[in-house]
Amino acid sequence: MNIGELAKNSGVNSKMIRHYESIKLIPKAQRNSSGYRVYGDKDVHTLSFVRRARSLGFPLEEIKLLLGLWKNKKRTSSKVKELAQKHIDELQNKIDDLQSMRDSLDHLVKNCHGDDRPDCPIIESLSK
Amino acid sequence: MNIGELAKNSGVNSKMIRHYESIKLIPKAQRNSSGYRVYGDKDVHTLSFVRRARSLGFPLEEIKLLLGLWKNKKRTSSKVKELAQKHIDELQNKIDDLQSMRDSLDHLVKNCHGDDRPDCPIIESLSK
DNA sequence: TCTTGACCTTCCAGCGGTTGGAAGCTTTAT
DNA sequence: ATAAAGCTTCCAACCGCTGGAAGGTCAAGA
Repeated sequence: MNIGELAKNSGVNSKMIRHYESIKLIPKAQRNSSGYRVYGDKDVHTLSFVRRARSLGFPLEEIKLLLGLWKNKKRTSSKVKELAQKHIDELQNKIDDLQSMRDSLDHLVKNCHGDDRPDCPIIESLSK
Repeated sequence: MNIGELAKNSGVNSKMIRHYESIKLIPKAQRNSSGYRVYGDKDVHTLSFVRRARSLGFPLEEIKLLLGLWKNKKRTSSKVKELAQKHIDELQNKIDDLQSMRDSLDHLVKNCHGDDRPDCPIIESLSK
């Protein structure tokens, strides 16, 4: 399987597959006689794993660890859980930050007439 | 006032002030005879405005627009409100994304024993 | 056989917002 | 006089991704 087919099968585009190889998230692919990368079914699984982990917001460095745990039959679920919980905490921190921004701005917007006049609590709040 | 003092007074560090100048968020500063940037009180206000807008999560491009509206006495509050509402919507979209990640992961973590055994719904979910 | 076009290769650059460092000049304080 | 603090510019990195340029390879159709 060439990189394009792997991309189709895994849901990770070719550009990113090459990138993931270059940062050593995934191992170097075999090459055929003309230098094309050649893949197998295992690679579809690996890339799909990466895609799903990304969709949960895991950063690539943590996905590296997750891949290691995935392949390690002697892993402990506590190690996985710990990693996931740490990520949940980071997600929550971001959520909190964004919500506090949204709430502040929401309050300002609700108090803004939104008419033809220049007076505006949003601008005033930024100027204060 | 030199850049360091402006940084102290505005809460935006020198590095960022120079950067904001380079991307034309703020106008080029005057220079004294030795090439140092020279600022006045107006600049403190401008940079503080930028800092507050950043703390509400506005991207620099939108802050550029906000600065324009701020300085424009003929602005309409509806224009400001529109900009702010658009940003709220973007914040909300990010919040929704992160919350859905957090919720999925939370569910997995709750079902993970977190013990010495390798079996783990988190890893399984990423592999499926 | 020749051409077209779809695929593959590497390399380089940018996005947004910030931070860090190097190397050199100026000002201030001792 | 000297040292430290502050200023200057330039270059690079972070994260995850996207785009393009310039070229090689392969399959199908005329």
